[in-house]
Amino acid sequence: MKVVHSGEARRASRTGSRNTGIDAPTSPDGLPLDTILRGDCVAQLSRLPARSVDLVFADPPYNLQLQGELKRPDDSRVDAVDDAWDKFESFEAYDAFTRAWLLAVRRVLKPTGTLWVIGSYHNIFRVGAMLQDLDFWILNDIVWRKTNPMPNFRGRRFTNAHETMIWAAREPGAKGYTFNYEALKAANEDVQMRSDWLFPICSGHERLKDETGHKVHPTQKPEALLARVILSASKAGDVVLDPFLGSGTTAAVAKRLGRRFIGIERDATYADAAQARIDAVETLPDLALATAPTAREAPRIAFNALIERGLLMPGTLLTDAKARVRAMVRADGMLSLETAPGLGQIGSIHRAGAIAQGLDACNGWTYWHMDTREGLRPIDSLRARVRSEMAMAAE
Amino acid sequence: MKVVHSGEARRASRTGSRNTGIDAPTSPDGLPLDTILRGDCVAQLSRLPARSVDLVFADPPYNLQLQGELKRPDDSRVDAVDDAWDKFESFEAYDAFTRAWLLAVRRVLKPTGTLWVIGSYHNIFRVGAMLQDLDFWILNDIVWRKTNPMPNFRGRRFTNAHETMIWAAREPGAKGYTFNYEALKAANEDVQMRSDWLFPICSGHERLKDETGHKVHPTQKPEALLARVILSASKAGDVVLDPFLGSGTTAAVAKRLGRRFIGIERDATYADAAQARIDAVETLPDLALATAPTAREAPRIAFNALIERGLLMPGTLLTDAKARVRAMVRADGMLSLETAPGLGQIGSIHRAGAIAQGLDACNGWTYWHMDTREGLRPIDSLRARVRSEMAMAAE
DNA sequence: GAATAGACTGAATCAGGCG
DNA sequence: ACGCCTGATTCAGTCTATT
Repeated sequence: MKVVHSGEARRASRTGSRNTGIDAPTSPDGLPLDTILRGDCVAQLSRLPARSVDLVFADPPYNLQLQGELKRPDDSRVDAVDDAWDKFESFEAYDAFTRAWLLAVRRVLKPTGTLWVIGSYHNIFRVGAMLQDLDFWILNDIVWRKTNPMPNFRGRRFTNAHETMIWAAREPGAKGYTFNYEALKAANEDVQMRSDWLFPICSGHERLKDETGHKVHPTQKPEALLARVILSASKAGDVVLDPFLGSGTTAAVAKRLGRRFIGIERDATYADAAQARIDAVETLPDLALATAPTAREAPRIAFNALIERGLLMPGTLLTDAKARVRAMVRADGMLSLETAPGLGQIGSIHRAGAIAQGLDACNGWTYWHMDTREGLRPIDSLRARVRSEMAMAAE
Repeated sequence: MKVVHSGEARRASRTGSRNTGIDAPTSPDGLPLDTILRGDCVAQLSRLPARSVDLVFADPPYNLQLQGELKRPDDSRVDAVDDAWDKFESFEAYDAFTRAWLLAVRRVLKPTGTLWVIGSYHNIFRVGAMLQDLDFWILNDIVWRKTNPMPNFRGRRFTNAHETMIWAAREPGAKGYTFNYEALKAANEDVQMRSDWLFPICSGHERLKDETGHKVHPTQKPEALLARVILSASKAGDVVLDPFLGSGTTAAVAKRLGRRFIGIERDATYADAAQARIDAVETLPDLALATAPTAREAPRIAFNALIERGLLMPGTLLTDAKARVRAMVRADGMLSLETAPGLGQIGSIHRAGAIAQGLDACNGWTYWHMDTREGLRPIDSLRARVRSEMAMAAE
């Protein structure tokens, strides 16, 4: 297992050598793709080119404050998170840490990139407030509901059965971030994906164990959780970065889903385990990864194109679905309303539809219909024909 | 309808007169019990005796800061929360407001008292961080999952389907707070009550309307939510205070459940409506007070769950029962048709099944089959497996 | 009166390309 | 940067009007 140290990683990238056993060419802007960078995440992030990463997933230390050992009712000790990396002197220290890595992440994010952070009530409120203070723009908070959480042993609180993720854009007003709405909806019984997700915790075969059978990492996240995050907010080929890679779940899932990854981890044991894990992952075939051409991304067709291609003749009468409103197709691609309200007014299919309904806006492609042998059909069916003809021609 | 103004309330309490139609004696320490105090909550809280309240439920302004108008796909306007009381100049102003009311609440809380605050991602992170800064001690964060949230109309985010509550003790190491563990567990099919709760939003008869049929308050909370809070963290006869009473849900439920209430509200319209509502509430007989609402849900399984749980691998070929039609499972949970009609088209299991058959609709669960050692089996059998696993997890 | 269709509603930080 | 135009987008439920 070859693991690249930070300085070496940069050199290796520049020369285009293989870092992880798969082909890992350096991107034009010098990103060390498909690599684990070892060291402090702020230091490593500051060496990466600015505006180069599409998606960041961060699972920072939780700042847990257990007041001593936690015991089960049978007096056995719970193997809680008490590692040194999870200790902070104070909230101030934790905030300073959070501020530093968030700023470093903001620098490497593309303007269209987004950030996910996962946490529990111990730290997520501080992270969320800092995100807002630093002018990130929260898009959603997502609740990971655990099917099998650890019970509350003392019976003094509710079973802590969830963790919270914050999904944020780089800044207010950020446009063009990736959100695969249609795919998520199609995969969810054709209703919108909600902000509450249900997954089991990571256990069984998926949970990394060392030679002695102990878990390698105390907070290994389930791959299913990362898969939904990555499929939601990135495209195949995008660069996914995890500044607290830990056991490598983000990188392993990113690789499997055909994304490029950059992981940062300062603990050698974790980095070694993550590298071995990533090396064993195979990327799914392209066909299984292809993104559906969404309606939003489909090529734009001008109404004019229907006329130019002879699918619609000037002078044709269009109507609404109930054939109450009428409008005539003009040679210049505008419609002329022939019924009130708006009688005699001229506008695009969208404007004319809006005027006819007394609305501010209207999708003329679905509003206007034409008479065919099979009855009234929306002109959108003609647009679909043009689109498929164009696709054929492009082959 | 008699409504007591702040000064009058104090006098009335001292003389033991009735304020709300039920017997409202002044407590030995001079608390104006079962009363709505009108005015700013910080000012009103500062007049109450210290260390006198058992439970505080607070629904502060969320600081939504909406950007513009939002319309539904049918072009109707969403009646958003744009009230003046929800507007703050900046995060700093919101933090100062939060700090002031939290400190005022801390003073009136008994050492054994606890505080609940509800919010959304717009404000809850700031509230949570401030709670920690002020040395409250977070016991749980609770997620209210809405059965019927407003959808995301633009398809640019996940449906915002939950709100978050923080449950906190007065200070670290606080002992003796009320948590009715056994009652909650008994009411929850004998499993511990979890941190994710499922309730519908407040609508129908429960939603207060004015004479013109408009909602009295834009953010009225459901009584079921408050009932679980109050039953969880207070005993009969305890004093429950709400510094942002609004439409009075906290007080109405507290009265029904045999608790004493103090509400603070600065808007006269809200206070009037709350008073009338509270007056109409009858306290339940003692015997009925022991029961809590139960939570049981029939799990709805998305096709995605099969992939996420590793029961179905991306790239797998599915067929119809006669193995004539073929489709490939994609990583994002959609199917890609590999046979005509619809060759190359992509959709959910239901859409793809419909396209393949030339129908408007199709139940993909029973239409699509997978090859197993026992021959073709409908994917519905996998769904059954996920359901039973989830049922096991819930036991 | 019963059944059905259609209107209405809910704490929402809800677009993107081109000129 | 700003403005204009195209054109994509909703779930669970209650209430009202109509058949």
